[in-house]
Amino acid sequence: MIASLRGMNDILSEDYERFTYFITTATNIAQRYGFHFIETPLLEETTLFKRSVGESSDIVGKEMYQFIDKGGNDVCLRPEGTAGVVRAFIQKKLDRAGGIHRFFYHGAMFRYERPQKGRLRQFHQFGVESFGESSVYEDASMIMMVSDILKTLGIGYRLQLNSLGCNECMPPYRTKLVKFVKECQDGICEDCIRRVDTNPIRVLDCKNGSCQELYVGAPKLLNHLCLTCSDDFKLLKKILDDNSIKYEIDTNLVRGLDYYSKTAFEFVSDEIGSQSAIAGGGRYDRLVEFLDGRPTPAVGFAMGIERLMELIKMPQTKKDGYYMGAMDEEALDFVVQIAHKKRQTDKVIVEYKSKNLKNHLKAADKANVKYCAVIGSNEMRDKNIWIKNLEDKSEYTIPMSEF
RNA sequence: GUGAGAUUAGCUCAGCUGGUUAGAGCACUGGUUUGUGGUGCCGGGGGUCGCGGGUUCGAAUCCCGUAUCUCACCCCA
Repeated sequence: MIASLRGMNDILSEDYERFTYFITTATNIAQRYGFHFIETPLLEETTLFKRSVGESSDIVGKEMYQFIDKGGNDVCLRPEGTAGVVRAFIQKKLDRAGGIHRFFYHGAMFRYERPQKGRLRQFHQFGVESFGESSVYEDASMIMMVSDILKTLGIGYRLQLNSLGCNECMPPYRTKLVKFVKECQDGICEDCIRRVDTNPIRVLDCKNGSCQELYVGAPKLLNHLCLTCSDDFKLLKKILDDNSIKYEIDTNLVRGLDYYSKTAFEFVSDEIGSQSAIAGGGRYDRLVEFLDGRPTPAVGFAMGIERLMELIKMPQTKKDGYYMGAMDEEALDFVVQIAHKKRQTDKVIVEYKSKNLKNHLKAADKANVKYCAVIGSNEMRDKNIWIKNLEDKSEYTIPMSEF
């Protein structure tokens, strides 16, 4: 037997129903916020991710499905969605067009990781990206959108919030932090020693308890924001308060991707184990420029669909459609013809084996349909069809032509 | 990439310290004497016990390897 590759799953049956229910719900809400669908390729030039996600990140450093294609191009399967959307935005010259452009997407992402619950090698994200709007109201709208989606799906969450500062205030803060960390270098873990050089802000995020103890007195980013960043963060909190969205300030919340600045947020669930981040996002005002576009403010988020799957509370499904069968072999051809006609408007499941009425009703139950329609010798003779409503148990016989 | 635990029928799992044709429930399928279901009754099919080696007279059971899954680390959605 040939099995699927490690960490790559098939989605079918009930899972697929949940999956599409999520996509439909999220799509509707994104459209209500004025976002438009965008589809970008699964395969991109490797450089795109090196420059956007950042070479210091694990995603780019060791988790990409990267290879040389037959034309000698260095390519890789997308490990996340933002880079491709930004690339498309610039390639279509929308950065030069000006104005505001809002996109949403969903699709497969690939990361060569060790799989566990909520972490696959091929997984799916739903995300949105907004370009051209620097107002913090847009940041707040993003958070409200995630909140709307999760609420509609019946998913509980905690929202964590931080500001990563901008070009003005982040570099001086980083210098200060590096100095602090280097002073307590003896006690920190290997990862942190490496991080000080590659991406110092990430040490705050370290899961190592002894490191965290040492960092208790570390300078806090929130205390070093410039006036603009600080005011924006205050306004963001006010907007969320005004809209009854609860949040926690987490000064150690650092988005894993290099391109974030200012607003950073993460939605976490306490019900799905250690892979608890179900949505994350923030502002990335410099990314368009990094990728050779005109400086354009931008903000976005992504949700991990697989992590949401088991949390989604599905609406109750009602019995729907018809089951049709014949009680005599000769009646089957009538059944097929009538079913074909009925299928122009309704769901119809046809049983090809002739059975007695009892067995047809049993089968109709299993098919979870609302009506059981059967043709036997009586019906054939009179050109009728016998129908039973399986919910209210009413039954009637009507001419085939009126079915 | 690191550590731990799993892997027996389509699914959920029994199978004691190695001993004759590997079991249950659910699911599937047929019948219940020929037109009334979801919840009756009787029957049936389906497993080289993840895969590959080894120990043994004998392995689902012990040992080694390998694959996959799960949990944690790491990372992140």
